[in-house]
Amino acid sequence: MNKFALVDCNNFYVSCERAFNPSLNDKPVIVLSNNDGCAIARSEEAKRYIGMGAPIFKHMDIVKEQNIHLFSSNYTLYADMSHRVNEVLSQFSPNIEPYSIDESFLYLSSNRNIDLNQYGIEMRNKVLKWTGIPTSVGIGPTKTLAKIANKLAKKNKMCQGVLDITNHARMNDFLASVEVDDVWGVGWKYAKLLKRNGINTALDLRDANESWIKKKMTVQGLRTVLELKGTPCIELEETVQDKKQIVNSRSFGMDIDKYEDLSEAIASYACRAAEKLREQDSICSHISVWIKTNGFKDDPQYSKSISCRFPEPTSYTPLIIKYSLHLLKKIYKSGYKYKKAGVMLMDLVPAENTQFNLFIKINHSRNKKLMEAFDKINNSWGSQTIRCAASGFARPWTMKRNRISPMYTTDWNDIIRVN
DNA sequence: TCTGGGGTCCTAGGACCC
DNA sequence: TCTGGGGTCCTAGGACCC
Repeated sequence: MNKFALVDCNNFYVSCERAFNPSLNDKPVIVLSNNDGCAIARSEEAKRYIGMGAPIFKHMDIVKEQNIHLFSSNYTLYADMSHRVNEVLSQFSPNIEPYSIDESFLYLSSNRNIDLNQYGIEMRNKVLKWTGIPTSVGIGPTKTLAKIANKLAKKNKMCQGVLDITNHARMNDFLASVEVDDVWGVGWKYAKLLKRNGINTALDLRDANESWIKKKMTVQGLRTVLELKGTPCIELEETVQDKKQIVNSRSFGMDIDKYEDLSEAIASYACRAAEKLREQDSICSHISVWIKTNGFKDDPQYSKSISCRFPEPTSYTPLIIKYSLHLLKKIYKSGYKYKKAGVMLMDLVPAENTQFNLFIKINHSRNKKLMEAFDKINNSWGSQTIRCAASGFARPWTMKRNRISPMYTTDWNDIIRVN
């Protein structure tokens, strides 16, 4: 019998802030998206006041009234804490798949004759003790069922944050208590379709007609149904796959209309995307650039994207910047207030597969050495220690992060002092 | 003043080939 | 110029995830 565990960190970003600032315990806390825009993580105390994804500026009166503590997102801290949680979890199973920054799947071998509920509680306690992060653990015969078990474990205070539903006598009751929208793989569009056809719960979906599901929801929907029945269709992915595309995009901290500002932003996004490309030892042959105005405003709207191929696959930052600015020039129109822009690198292949173009004279070994030096400096001295002049100096357009917490675990200057 | 960012997979349809 | 079957490749768009 297969057994999967899904370990999910509770209100992860808020828990990271609390781990280093215990005075936030039992208080309402919210972590905001980039640009301090939306609420993307909420403590239990804050959930009743502010919805998920709510734009915070619309709710500042409640924030003040309830004394809600707000934080800008501090991804440096959260990514580091995520690694620590996974390090502890990997002591409990060699087969682990970090699924997102706050969730991991574990494969639990079936022949071990142990009480998995108890095992889950040990897991949870150790992660809490060693990292300060509270988690919930769901266990089931497939990933989809482990997800459901996790949801139920969170909801039900009786089970101490851990629930194993494998071969459970109450399986049907459990599935009937989960809305079909809450099933992993069912988004709001499919949920609407399913409900129109009388499929309201996870139990209804499990027992739905398979060929109808396949017709309406493609093979992915069918996989979900089979997983609900206990047949694993979605494997554990233990090795990190190379990305097939790399995106870097941001909203600006302010509206910008000047081409110069826009080109600084595009150049710095292109620069960062190229760094990510080299981190996985890939090169790309296709690039796309887009810009858009603020759709929430009544101002005249403009949004455009454009792409092109490189003469030969590359990961050379100056070239990628050059092409991104060339594309920007083609789609930029003056007279608009731009709010967001992005760069995407596509058609990624491993760098060793390079097919150089016979007719282009480029000093590849020189470029490679330059990029290696560039990355090495930024890796050892901090990102952006050296950067391309095209990405600007004053950079008035960078995102707002007015409520950022210290980099407690990754910066010597921010390390906690014990008196 | 203020509304996130970064990904994946699948299918349909068009262009092109023989 | 049109007829038909069978196939591949590419792109756009829609769905999903966190």
